Amino acid sequence: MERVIRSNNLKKAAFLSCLNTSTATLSEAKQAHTHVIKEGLSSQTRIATKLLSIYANHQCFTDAYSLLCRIPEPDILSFASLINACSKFDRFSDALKVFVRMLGRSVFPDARILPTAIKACAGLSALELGRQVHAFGVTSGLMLDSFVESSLVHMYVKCDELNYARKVLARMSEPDVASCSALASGYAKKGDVGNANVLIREMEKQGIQPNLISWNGMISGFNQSGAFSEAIGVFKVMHSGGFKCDGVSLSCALAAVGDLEDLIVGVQIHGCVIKLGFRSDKYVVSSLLDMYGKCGCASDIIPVFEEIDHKDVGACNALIASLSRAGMVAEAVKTFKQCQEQGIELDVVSWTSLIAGCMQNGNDIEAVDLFREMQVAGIEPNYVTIPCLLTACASIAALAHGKAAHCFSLKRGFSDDLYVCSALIDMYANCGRIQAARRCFDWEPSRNLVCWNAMISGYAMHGRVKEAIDIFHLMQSSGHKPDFVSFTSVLSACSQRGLVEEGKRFFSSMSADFGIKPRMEHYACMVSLLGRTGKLEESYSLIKDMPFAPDACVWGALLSSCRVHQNTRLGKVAANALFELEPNNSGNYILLSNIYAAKGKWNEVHKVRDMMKSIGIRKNPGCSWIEVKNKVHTLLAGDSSHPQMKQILEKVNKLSMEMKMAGYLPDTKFVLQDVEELEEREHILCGHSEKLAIVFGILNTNPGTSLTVMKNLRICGDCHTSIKFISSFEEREILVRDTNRFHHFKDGMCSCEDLW
DNA sequence: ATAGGGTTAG
Repeated sequence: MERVIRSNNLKKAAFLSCLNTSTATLSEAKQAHTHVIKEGLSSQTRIATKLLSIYANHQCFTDAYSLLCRIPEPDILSFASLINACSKFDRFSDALKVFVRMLGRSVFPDARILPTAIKACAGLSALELGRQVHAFGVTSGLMLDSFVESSLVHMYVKCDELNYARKVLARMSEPDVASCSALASGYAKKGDVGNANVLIREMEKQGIQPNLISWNGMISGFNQSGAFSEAIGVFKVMHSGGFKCDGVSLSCALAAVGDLEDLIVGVQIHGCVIKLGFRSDKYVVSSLLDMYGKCGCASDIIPVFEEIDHKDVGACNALIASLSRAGMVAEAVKTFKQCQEQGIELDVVSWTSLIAGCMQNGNDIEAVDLFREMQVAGIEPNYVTIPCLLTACASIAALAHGKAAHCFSLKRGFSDDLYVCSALIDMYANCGRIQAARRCFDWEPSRNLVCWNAMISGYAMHGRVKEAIDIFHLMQSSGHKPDFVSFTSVLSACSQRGLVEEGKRFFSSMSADFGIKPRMEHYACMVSLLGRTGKLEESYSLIKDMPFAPDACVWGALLSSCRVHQNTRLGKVAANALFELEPNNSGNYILLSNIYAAKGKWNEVHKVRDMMKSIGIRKNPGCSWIEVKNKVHTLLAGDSSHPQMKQILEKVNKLSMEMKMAGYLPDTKFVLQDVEELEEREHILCGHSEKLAIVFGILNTNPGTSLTVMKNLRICGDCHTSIKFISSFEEREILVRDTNRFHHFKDGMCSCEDLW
């Protein structure tokens, strides 16, 4: 019997000495494991603990956990090995599960395991659990350990309970650097400059020298609260105090400089990077590229990028984002492809940057295509990708893609994210689905101002002024102060419906009650509101009284109203101002010539057209889109290359015959070409792109399906009349979004009540 | 077996 025990002890010793926890590979561990079972040593606490910790360090948590459960008498080290490994790989809830199991097995925690348990609470932002562990620390006397104390300070900071963190710090007999700097960086993260500085001074008074972690924590904390100049300030103090910074300090400082667009300081920090030898630190490299990009040197950084030896994804991403931001989408796409070819594994950030770049530069279709490619490439979109895609869907009214993105975010559990939510509201509103937008709005548990504004502007776009104003008031009673965007939306709603008195009241209340100075867009809304209701003189005097020079939107609003009310005198004034501001915008010339044409002043029409010719500008081609069977189809006026064009035109002609028989007369004053022949003019009317898109929709969808069409210009009066007819003749609900608003055609009527 | 700092996308 004694011999058996002795030989077992020998085997045990042999095992313990030959397996090194930190260097053992997974296959070595598995081999050893089988051996241990064969030798009947698996119930030995030390051996099993060693094995489980190797498993855990290879992230084989289930194997490790089942090993732990099979140890008859696990000690604190058995639990600690697994808890620490879980926490190392951010598996905080697993770490806590093991911790709770440990307590259940009546193994008493010590001061070495408590910080990890507290860290897990912090990682999960589990304040209640953290408090319980804190209470345990107090009753057990383990609170006297400085590691336990500083991890508690950190936990409270992470859970946004700075007052608790402060209390813990105040009760410490000997506050240390770690605890002080954790709280200081907590204040920095809140943008609380005052308290952060007070704490630093306190530290100095008590003779506690800040270390590298303290400095870096402050810089990164200020970055997180958007206090970039404070961050740079800390960096400068650190630097001038002779404190040697590292890659962390440099990458944080560069990020701050990028957001401040301070090229001079950026170049200085670049100098530090070279001098201190951090040129190959991947974090430093990407924030360096990002900094130059944000400081307006996007094109200069391509050669810099090419010289980098080890191109990391982060560096690629910074370059792609910088190029996109600078409007160089083609270059961004090129860089993206080159990185792919070089075998760099591009990630969500890379794809999202490119999608965002396309979306921000008007390449919305490309953005939607990229989103699909991304999924084919096996990259999961996240809570940043989705709002980018949704914004692209909104501008091209790609409802099917937008809905798919909505489903995706529901499945992934980030449909409540505020960016996602406001983008959803915007997408549905822009795709003509105002009720769906409202549902997303109602579902959001913690709406922010952006959500409220998206909802108001959605209603405004649909001409639903009552709802827009209701939401505007509801927003205030829910404790949100309207900002300039809210006022733009509510004023534009008033303008859609011609509510002069309400509009005027909002306009004056904006500065009087909310201290918001009217901006250009507010004036544009007022000019359009007054103009639309025929108060052209009042509209013009508002422009003359503006405290700053009116832009093209303001003059454009006046010019449009002059067309509606056929005022040649003011129309000329507005047009002349516009010719100065944007000489190449064909729309302005066309509006003016329309005003003349409507009054039969053909001489003047010719003059305007000659002017266009002499400057060499052409009419901006009308273009409409419609989504049919998950695909966005574009239709151009007079585009003979479209495969279904013959069929479409036949149907258009058939419809106009029906229309004539029903007693509708084509409104030829909307024809832009100065064709004298009436029949010819009618023929041109047939070709307006919105009509083509609607007929395309009728031909390619089942009877009764509602159609949603988008147009890049304002809808013309003749199309408006025709579409009203088509909606009743074909028994279809038709939604048309032009540059101004939505028109909802149903049973021969339009939601704008012919006021637009 | 212990706590504390980093870049790039909306």
